[in-house]
Amino acid sequence: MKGKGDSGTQALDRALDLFEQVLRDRGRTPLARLAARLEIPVSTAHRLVAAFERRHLIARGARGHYLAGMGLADLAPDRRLVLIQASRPLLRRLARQEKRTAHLGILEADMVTYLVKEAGGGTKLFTRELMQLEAYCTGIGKVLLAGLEPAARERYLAGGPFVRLTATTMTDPAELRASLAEIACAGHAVDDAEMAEGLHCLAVPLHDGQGRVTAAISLTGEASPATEDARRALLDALEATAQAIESRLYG
Amino acid sequence: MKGKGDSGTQALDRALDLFEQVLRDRGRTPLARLAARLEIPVSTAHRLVAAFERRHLIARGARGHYLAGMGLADLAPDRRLVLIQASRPLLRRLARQEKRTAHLGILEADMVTYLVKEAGGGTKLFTRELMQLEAYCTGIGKVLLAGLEPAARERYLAGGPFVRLTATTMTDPAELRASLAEIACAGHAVDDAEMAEGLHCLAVPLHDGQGRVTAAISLTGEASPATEDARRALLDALEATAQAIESRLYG
DNA sequence: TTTCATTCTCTCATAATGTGAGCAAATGAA
DNA sequence: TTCATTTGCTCACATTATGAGAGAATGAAA
Repeated sequence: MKGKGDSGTQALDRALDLFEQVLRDRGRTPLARLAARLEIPVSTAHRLVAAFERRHLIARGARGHYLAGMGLADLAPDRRLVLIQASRPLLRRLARQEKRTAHLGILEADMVTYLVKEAGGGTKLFTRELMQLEAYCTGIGKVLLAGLEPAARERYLAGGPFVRLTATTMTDPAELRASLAEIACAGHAVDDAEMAEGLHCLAVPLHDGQGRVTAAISLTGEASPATEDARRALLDALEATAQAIESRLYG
Repeated sequence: MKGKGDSGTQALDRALDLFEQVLRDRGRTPLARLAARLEIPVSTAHRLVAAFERRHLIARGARGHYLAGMGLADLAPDRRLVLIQASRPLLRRLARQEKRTAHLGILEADMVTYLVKEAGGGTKLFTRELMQLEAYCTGIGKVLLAGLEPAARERYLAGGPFVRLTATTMTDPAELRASLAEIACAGHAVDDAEMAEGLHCLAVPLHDGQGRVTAAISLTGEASPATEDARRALLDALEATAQAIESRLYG
């Protein structure tokens, strides 16, 4: 009848519809009105709310008003953990396929934290999971910086100094600012031995439901791709994986 | 058959059982095992998980592993708001019944924040909702301090100075420490014009599911109860209300 | 106090719904 | 490759949710 993706869970779907309504409303609208909005009879709405209330997923406010229950706090997701577990299988596949090392990193206190490392080829890389590196000289770091709010980005740029690590490391804030703008526009970053000699890296951002950059993934190898076509193929695979992870996490 | 408190929501209950299992497990156990633990056939478990996954309440990790979805973050409860809305109707009733002013407060940065004020009698009190007061000289404040971990309590006591506001204000840390110990033991605090002349106040704590003190409620009037029996009745009513609020929020 | 409008709980006959075995395809590790 | 698991799907069946209705409870306003 509905032709939607649901099948055999109409009751659960209706219950969760109401659940989400109640939580989002934050106790402003009486249950009867919320139920009407979803075309759920009051009688049924009460039965459903009671079921959630038993588990402390919903709490009672003033007469007719309900809100999020404290039980939800216990179930709240650890964003880092979810990010790690949801992305790892996809990064592993990508790394093996491209015979390079895949990373996922997030920005924490102006540093990049590597949450996932999946080695695909023989490359021996010094990175470890949970290791922190400077942001300005890594592909993932630059993508994350490029995704910051302008104010936060400027604060970072003012926070220097940016120590030279290789011949290609960017140490001038102005140069870095221009580079970040370009990265934000292009949607990906290149790290050509800026962090360590002989390391080439390609990185793209991960967005949350509202389009904010929350993490980034990268592919690292000992040499740049031989041809422009090879580079393009690498980027495509990386972006496809980014898409896949985003879709696992959000819509 | 089961004789439990559920009625007409067996499908929903089973689905939420699985939901909670998945979330608590944090991706350690494959779905098949979790399902087995709840005596849910794999076939059914997949159908249910898919329903939650559609709403991003559950996300996919490695093959067979599922975890909390990012959608939960949006629905996370604002603890202050829940506390306010769940307690207000009960405090209002209490205030009217006892013809005194009822407050609910929490400890924030060593100060008491009054989240709820319900005036029952004619008493004109200077307090406002969201107003912050010193903790050492109010009933609610003393109950909250008494409920702190010993280390945190000592830190507070070392943080003085404790300014004298009335003739009965406690200004000596040692005296205050002894008083708090007594309060923790008795389960309630008395404020006899320690904050302002002519204000008598009785306060009791609110506990979360693990028994930690998270908030406190009080009844304030312009005079002490005339008799010991009256004082006892007041305390009983206050404790009954505390119980009722706790049961709304937790188990 | 006495309205009065809602909310809330319960029951019950009905049919709409979830159920779960079983099969086949997909997946990932060895 | 092989093998064990996971995953998605279908379908016949009866367990299950459903929602109207009535009465009790509640809280605000007069």
